[in-house]
Amino acid sequence: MNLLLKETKRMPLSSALPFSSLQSSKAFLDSESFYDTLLRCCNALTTLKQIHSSLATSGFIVQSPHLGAQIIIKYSKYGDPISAKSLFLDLRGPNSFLWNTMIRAYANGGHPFETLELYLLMRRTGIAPNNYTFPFVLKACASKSLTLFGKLVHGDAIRTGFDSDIFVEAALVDMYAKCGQTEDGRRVFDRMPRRDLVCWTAMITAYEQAERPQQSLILFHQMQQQGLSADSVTVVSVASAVGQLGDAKRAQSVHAYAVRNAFLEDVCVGNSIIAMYAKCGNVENARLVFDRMKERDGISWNSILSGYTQNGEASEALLLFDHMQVSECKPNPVTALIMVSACAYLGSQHLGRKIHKFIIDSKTGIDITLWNTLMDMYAKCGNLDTAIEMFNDRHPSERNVSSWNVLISGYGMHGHGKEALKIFSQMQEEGVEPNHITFTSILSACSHAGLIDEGRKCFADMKKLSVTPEVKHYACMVDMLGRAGLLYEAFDLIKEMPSPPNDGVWGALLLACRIHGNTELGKIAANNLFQLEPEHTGYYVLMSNIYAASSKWHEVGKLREDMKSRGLRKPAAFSVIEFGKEVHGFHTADQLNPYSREVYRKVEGLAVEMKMAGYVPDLSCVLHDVEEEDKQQILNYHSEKLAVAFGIMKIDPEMAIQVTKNLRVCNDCHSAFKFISYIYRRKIIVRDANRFHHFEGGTCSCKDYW
DNA sequence: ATAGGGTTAG
Repeated sequence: MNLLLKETKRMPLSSALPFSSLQSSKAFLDSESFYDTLLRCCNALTTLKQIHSSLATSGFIVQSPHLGAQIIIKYSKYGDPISAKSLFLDLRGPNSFLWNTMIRAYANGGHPFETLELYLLMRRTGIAPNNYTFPFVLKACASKSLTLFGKLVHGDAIRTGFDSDIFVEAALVDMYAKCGQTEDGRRVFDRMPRRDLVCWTAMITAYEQAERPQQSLILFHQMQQQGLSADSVTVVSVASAVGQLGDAKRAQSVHAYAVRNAFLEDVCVGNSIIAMYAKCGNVENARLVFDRMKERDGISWNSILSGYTQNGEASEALLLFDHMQVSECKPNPVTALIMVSACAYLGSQHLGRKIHKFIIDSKTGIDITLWNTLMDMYAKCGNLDTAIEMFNDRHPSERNVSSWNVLISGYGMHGHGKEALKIFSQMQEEGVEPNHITFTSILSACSHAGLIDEGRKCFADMKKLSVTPEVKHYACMVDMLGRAGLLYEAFDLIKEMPSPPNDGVWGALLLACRIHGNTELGKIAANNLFQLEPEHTGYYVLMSNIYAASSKWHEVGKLREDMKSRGLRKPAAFSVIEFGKEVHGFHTADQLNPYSREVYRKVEGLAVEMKMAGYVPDLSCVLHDVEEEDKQQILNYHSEKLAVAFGIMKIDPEMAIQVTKNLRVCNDCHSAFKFISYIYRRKIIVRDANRFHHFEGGTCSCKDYW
C-alpha cells in the first residue's frame, strides 16, 4: 500500500497511461507529445486535473500554448471553466483561438457574466475578436437580456467587419429577439444578402417569442417561397405561433405538414403539436397525437395534461394522471403544478388534498411556485383558511410576488375586499413590488366587495408604481363601476382606453347591463361582443337575459334564432358537490344521479318551506316564455339547487354544504340559498364561475353584490 | 482546432 502511494507520488500519471511501452523513454515522458497523448486519452475530470497539476509543476504549459489549449478545451467539455480560468490567465499571450475557447467554455457552461467579463478583457488586451467570438458572446447577452451589452458587441462586429458573417448575423437576430428588441433583429435580418434555414428560423422564433404569431407565419410562408424547406426546429416554432393564434384550421395544416415530412419522429415536434392543438381548443387531436407517439417524455405527458386542464376537461387530466404513474415517465414538479391547477379548476378539495399528499410522498420537493399554486388551489376550493396558513408558514424571505398575489385574489374571490387591501399595503411595506397580476387581483377584489373609491385609487396608483394599465385592468374597472351601477362612467372609461377593448371589457359591461337592466348600453356591448367572439354562447345568453327581464320576447326570439343559425347551444349548467370521497354532479333536470328521485322530492319540499318563510321565486331568471307554473318548476330544478338539496340530505349538519357551479349562480338560486341557510341553520358555500358566495343565517358574504 | 435557430407550468 505504502509502495503504491510512493509510486503515485513520483509518477502521478503512469496509471492513466494506456500504452505501457510509452513509459520506457525518459525523454518522451517530458515531451509535449507525451502529454498530448495523455490528454487525448483522458476521459474524466479528475484525471484531467491530475494532468493539469503535473503540467503546471513541470512548467510545460507556459512553453506550449498547444497543451494549454487542449486542457482548456477539455475543461470546457467537462463544464468546468473555473478550473480553466487560472490556467488561461497564466498563459503568455494566448491567441484568439484560445480566447475563443475560453469564452466558449464560459458561454456554454452557463456563466454569461464571466463570458462578458472575459470578452471585455480580450478587448482591453487588444486581441481582435473574430467570427467565432461573436456568437458565444451574443449568446451570453441573450441569456440575460443584456440589450446594451448586446448593442456594444454588435458595434464591435460592425467595426471588425464580422457583422456580415452568416453565423454572427443569426446570433444577432437571436440576441435581439431574446432581449425583446424584435425590430432591431429584423433590421439585421433584412440587410442579410443570403439567409439559410437557421436565420429564417431565428427570425420566425423571434416573432413567436414576441407574441406576434401572424408575423411568424408570414415569414414562414416567405421562407417556403424562397425554396427553403423547414426542419423540425422550424416546425416547433411555427406550431407555437399557431398555438398563440388559436387557429384550429391552421393547426391541422401544420400537423399535416409535420406528418408529411416525418418530423413527428422528433419528440419535441410531437410535444409542440400537442401544445398547439391544446391552445387551439382541439384537445381531441392533441390526444390523438399523444396516443400515436412512439416515444414520450415528461413534457409530452405534461403537455397533454395541461391541454385538458386548459380546455376545461380537468377530470380527464386526472384520469390520465393515473396512467402516467404506471408509465415509464414519472410525474415531475411541473406535473404536480398542472394537477394542482386541475383540482383548483374542479374546485375539488378532496382531490386537491390527494394530489397534495401525493406530492409530499413523492418527495420531489415543493418550491415556492408549487407552494403558491397549492395555496391558490385551497382558496379556489373554498378553503381560504388553509391558504392563509400556508402563506404564513412560509418565511417572508421565501415568498415572492405571486405568493402575495394568490393571497390577495383569495381574499378577493371570497368577498373580503378590506382584507385584500390590507395585504396589498402590507406587501408594499415589506418592499415587494406589485406587478400587473397584483393589480388584476386587487382591482377584482375591490370589484367583488363594491369598494369603488378604493378601486379607483388603486387604478390611479398603478402608474405611480410604474405598472402600465393593460386591457385586463380596464376590464376590472369596467366590472367594478358597472356592478355599482355607474354604467355610463364605465362606458366613458372604455372610450378613453389607449388600445381597443377586448371581449373581457365588453363582457364586463354587458354583465353590468344585465344586473341593472340597461338595454341601451347592453346592445352596444353585445354587438361588439358578437363581432369579437361570434361563437361565444354566454354573450347571447346574457343579452337574452336583458331582453327577457323587460319582457322583450320578440328580441329574445331573434337572438335564439341567431344562435341556432350559428349552430350554438347554451352551455349546460352543471353543479358539483363532494360527499366524502364521492363527487356528485347535477345537470339541470337530469335523472342520472343515483339519488335523483330523493333529490327531486327534497327540492320541491324546500320550495314550499322557503315560501312559508317569505321567498318569492324570481321568474325573470327563466329565459323561456312559458307559463308561470312551468317557470317555477324550471327554477326548482336548477343544478345548484339540486346539489344543495343533496347536501342538506347527506352532509353532516355540522359541516358546510359546498357546491361548485360551472356558470354564474342565478339570481333566484342566490335568494333561495339565503332562505335555506336561515331555515336549516346551515352554512352553504357556492363557487360559481366568478367568485365564492358564503351563505349563513339568511345572508350572503357578497352582500347581494356580485 | 472553435459558431447561429427549439418544446412543458404561471
